[in-house]
Amino acid sequence: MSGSTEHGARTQEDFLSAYDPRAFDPVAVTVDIVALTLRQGALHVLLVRRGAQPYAGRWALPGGFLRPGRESLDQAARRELAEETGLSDAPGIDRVHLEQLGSYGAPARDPRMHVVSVAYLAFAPDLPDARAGGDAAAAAWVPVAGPPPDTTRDGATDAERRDGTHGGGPDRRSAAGARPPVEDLAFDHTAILADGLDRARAKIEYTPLATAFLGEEFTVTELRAVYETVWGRTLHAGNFHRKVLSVPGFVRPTGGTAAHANSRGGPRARLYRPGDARLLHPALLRPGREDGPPGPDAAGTPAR
Amino acid sequence: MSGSTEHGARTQEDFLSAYDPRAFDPVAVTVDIVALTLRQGALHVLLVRRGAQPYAGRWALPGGFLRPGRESLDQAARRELAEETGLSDAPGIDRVHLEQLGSYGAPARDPRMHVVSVAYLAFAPDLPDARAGGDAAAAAWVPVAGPPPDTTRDGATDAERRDGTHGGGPDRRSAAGARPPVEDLAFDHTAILADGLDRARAKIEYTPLATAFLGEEFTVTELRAVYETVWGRTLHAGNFHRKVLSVPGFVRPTGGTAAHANSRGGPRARLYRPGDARLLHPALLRPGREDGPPGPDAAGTPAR
DNA sequence: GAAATAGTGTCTATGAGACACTATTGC
DNA sequence: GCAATAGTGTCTCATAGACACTATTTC
Repeated sequence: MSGSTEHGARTQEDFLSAYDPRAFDPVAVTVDIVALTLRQGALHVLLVRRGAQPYAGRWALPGGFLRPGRESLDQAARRELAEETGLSDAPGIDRVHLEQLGSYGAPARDPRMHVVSVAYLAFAPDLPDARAGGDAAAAAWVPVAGPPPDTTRDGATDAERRDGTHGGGPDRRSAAGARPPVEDLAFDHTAILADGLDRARAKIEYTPLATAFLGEEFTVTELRAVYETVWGRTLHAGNFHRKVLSVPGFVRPTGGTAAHANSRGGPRARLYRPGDARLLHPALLRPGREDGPPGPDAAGTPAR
Repeated sequence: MSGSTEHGARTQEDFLSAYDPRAFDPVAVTVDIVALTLRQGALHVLLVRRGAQPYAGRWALPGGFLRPGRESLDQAARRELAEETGLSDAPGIDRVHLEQLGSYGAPARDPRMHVVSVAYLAFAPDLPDARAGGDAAAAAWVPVAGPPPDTTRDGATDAERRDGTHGGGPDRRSAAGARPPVEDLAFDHTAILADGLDRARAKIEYTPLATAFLGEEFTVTELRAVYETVWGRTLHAGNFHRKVLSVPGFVRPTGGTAAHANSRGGPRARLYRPGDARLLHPALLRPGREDGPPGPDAAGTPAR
């Protein structure tokens, strides 16, 4: 496996003292983060504009090199998320859910050398605007185009414009040009983002992670909005309400009610906090494409 | 895409020619494989006995270093699986399902240096005995202790003994000593194995991957045995049968029937092949721990 | 007061699981 | 023939979804 004797005479200590890590072909490890949040009713991803080569000037997922010997992958991910976006002490940053998404290691995915990237997925509550930090020339929450098919999303374009006028920070000039290129990111980040979105859509089905997009207290209607936005489809309000309350440990009533009712009227909604369940049972099934007749078309249904 | 200047003075080409990958702290990347199969009705994992330091003499998951610049992670995983176990041209090796499991990167998980391991999970049909190759001193399919609780598994011990007498290969001496230490592997491989088992148990719920443990043609009873073994619980034969046939695209009848009936009698079972579905809908739900009363104990139920 | 919403009740279709039963094979 | 199994029918219960309805708030 490495360079050394077989069963040999040498002890592990001897072996280690003679071991030279630089004798092998170099490889680097980075962490990249797909951080998702909800702003103005639209799903946004955190992007940075690269200030350094390669891909200088292009948008990319926030991330950076693992510091070998000094941190674990999880630690690197959390560090990079905070560091490169200036969100270290943003309120709510500690409530961000971070999980590993997968690793990407095609030899030519980075022109510098073989770089293996360990991607992470983050679910964030609505955080402040991002500030560029580290090597980033800019950082911004960028709206993600609506999920696959369905709903003709005029709202997306709208939200994009609003986002452009949002940050007074260094990301102004970057957002001024065209609409943020979520589909033309540096490296293979477009593919990583797509994988992250798939994971997020699946994950809120059977875990309570949708609450990670909300504040500490929320109404069932707000929770429903999370599902509708991430899945890109409207859900039946009444059935959703009953379903959420029937899943043990999903949410826990605070006893209070929202300060104001919906701006268009109606009673004031009750408030809830995340419950202590880690898995939803039964799950909140995503409204599927109708199971068509069990014809031979069953093959082309990988999405659910 | 690559060499456009943007703002910087240097082009991407200039940058790359001056780039020195060895200027940074070294890190290595390995792939490790949790390869599962069914033998004599028990779940087995492929292990190798390390011939080199560190952890020489200890059992470990098969795997090895990524060859930087020369292969992707997936390619490395498939190469190592074949290489280190001498199964390159075993019949059925091409039907092995390989998927990424996750990455492990604690700084001290390898005493040599910081090594990030990308773990893979493999579902294999019953393959021949493994042959040691590469740096491995031995390679063997080793029974995995039964899943968490439930069924007092005397069968496991039994299967272990049989496994010891099985291979005429170089793994003889290794299996001779004590029972294979699936719970005391090198590095953090015990934890990786546990994660792999969890993933496998979950994955056969909503994908047809249970068929990857079987031959090209199989009976519903054989398929049920896969589920019973991986989940460690018995399933109702009649309901399972109807369920499997009712899920579109799960299995496809060949028209034939098994050559012989069960050794204890009964009609000869019909034969099936894997269908073309990639996801089972509806899923085969794992018989859960009964949802207890929705008390505060809902927290301690991460297993489902 | 009009309109929209929060939350609940009810009905139906579907699937999971328990149980029962027939037909077929090995011994 | 006996025993065990493959496969099917039937019943019950839980859940998803459609629809209806009341109460509450904004404008």
